[in-house]
Amino acid sequence: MMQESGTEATSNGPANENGGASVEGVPREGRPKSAAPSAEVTAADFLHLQQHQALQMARQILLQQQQQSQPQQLQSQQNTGRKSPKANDKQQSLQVPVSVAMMTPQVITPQQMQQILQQQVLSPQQLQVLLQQQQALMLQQQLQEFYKKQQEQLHLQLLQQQQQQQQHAGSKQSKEQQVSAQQLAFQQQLLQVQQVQQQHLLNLQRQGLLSIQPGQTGLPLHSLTQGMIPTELQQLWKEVTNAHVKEEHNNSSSNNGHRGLDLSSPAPPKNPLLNQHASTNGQYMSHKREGSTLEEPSPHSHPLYGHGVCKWPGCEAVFDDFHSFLKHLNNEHALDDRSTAQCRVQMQVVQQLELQLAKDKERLQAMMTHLHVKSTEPKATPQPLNLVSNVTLSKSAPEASPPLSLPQTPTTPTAPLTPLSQTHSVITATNLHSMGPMRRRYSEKYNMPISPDISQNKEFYMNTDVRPPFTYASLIRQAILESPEKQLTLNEIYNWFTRMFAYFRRNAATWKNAVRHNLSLHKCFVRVENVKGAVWTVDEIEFQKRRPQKISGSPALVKNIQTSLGYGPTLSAAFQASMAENNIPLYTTASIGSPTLNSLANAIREEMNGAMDHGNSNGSDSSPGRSPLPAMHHISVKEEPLDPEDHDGPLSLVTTANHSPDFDHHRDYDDEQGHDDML
DNA sequence: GGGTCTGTAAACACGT
DNA sequence: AACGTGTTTACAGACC
Repeated sequence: MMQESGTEATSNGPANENGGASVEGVPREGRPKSAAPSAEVTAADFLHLQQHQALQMARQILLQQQQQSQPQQLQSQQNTGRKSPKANDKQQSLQVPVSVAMMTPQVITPQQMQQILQQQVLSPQQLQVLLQQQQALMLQQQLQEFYKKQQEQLHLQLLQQQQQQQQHAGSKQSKEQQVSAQQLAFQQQLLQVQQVQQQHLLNLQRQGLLSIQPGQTGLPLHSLTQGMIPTELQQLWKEVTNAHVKEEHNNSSSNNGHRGLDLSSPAPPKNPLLNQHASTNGQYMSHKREGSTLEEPSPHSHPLYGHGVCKWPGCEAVFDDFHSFLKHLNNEHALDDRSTAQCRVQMQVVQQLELQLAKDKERLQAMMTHLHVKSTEPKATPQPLNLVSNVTLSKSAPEASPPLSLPQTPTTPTAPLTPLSQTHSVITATNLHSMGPMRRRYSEKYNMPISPDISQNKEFYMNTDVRPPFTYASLIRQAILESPEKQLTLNEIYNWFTRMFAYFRRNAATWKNAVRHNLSLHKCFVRVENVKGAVWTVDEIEFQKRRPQKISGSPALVKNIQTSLGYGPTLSAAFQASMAENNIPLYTTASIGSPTLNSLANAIREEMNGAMDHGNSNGSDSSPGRSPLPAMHHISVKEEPLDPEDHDGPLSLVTTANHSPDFDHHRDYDDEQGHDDML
């Protein structure tokens, strides 16, 4: 829900962004970003506004200074740090203009500047800022003039070309071709100019110390990344990075240099939170940046030197050797106002990129969240395919029912190669905060092995009050199989539930009753009398037997299952299928680790185990007797053509119990709060 | 619409 | 008597 609403809100993307920015504090109009669509208009407007504002600001400053007949006194107050209300007021009056000036820099006439200097109204820092702004502004003006000239030249060229074309009226075809070619070239030139222009304008605007947008970058990222699993983050990063690359390509190749940056604005702030973050971060970011940027130029790495060219923004000096470059760097790009200004510009660029990244991430997050919610729907949606894998929260593909599922010993957290369709659905269930009867959904369906899912989403289930998409039977089985001895007392099962799932930390009476009910109801759970009392074990065969029933009547299926249980040729077939599946990227349980390899290894292991355990498997179900262990230990391989579509599906491989390193329950039991907590 | 599976609730029995 | 454990029944929802 949250996500959805957020998504909708997103639609306002650009608008919101602007609004947010302005709200931030200082109204920075002229934000290139917001005005993205029409670059030229924007630029002009921006300049106009900026100049106007700056002028006013400067006047304000001067006025204030004049009004304050005792500037020196004021300054002394500032220096001494007195905090009388009066002093504060004065400071404020002073600060306001300064800050405004920073944001809306305007070229101050030499006379004005002199006035300011003479009156000594401003502190050294303030003066410095003003100076920097002045420099930046002058740079901006110069650039603008430069652009103007460029454009004029282009126009002249165009005119000349047209004239030439008219004069040399050759064959119509050649003429047309020429014209079109020239026009194309011209257009390209224009575009290029516009690009550069826009880019510079943007940079300059940023130089104006517009911190709002830039600031957005930082927090969003953090917020987004928070709570994410490394794998998830990696995935996210991957995707985002790709997106960025694409965008960057588009920008560079196409026209708008701004585009890339502007795109960010349209990015719908699916999460209001993000916007908030963005808006709040401005200052923080700027500070941070300053520090980091300055550190950039490290003598050894020399990111500023590549292919014999100085990569300093705006400098393309060529050098034969590194030494000359260093010289150049020290001489031409020393720590002066110009370099500082350029540095600032670069910082802004980086910030914009980061902002873009954050927005894309946010978008991705919102998408995933949204899909999660949607997946709630009983029926698996086709799209979720990969999502599941990618989705962080439920990284796992639940034990969806793969056509061929190896009745693995659940213990192992192997990544199951689950059929896409199923996978999503599982996730779905998980997501649902479904409080109600979540009913067996996918997971239980077919009693799939949940181990992989659980292990992969362990953290999620442990910390999120979400009902796991598994049946009680599946969970109980999982709990038992995870135990070192493949047997648990009722209380231990309880503990496992509470430990592994936040959801089962509530309503203990209800779910405990369900657990007991399931233990008694299902044949697959065998009660074994023990010295200490009684323990519960799992009869894997019985457990697997239940599937056929679910498979809506297809005797053939049952046959197959039984065959596979016999560890016949089917196994190898299944194994092959699994391998084939592994090649499918989507199935790779997501970018989590290297599931493919793992599953393959597990498959092999299982195969071997299956063959070896074969002998033991049969007896388990009927007579658990004293040693229930053997029964569950064996790994059975099953072929499950549940649905027509699934036939070709992948295998879900599960390795033998004991494999899952993640779960060391045995030890934990005692530590666990126990069911008592729940009560 | 019926059968099956699952979840939930509840009653009951038994042992500690 | 209270509690834990285990069994059983009943019902409802979901799925096939």
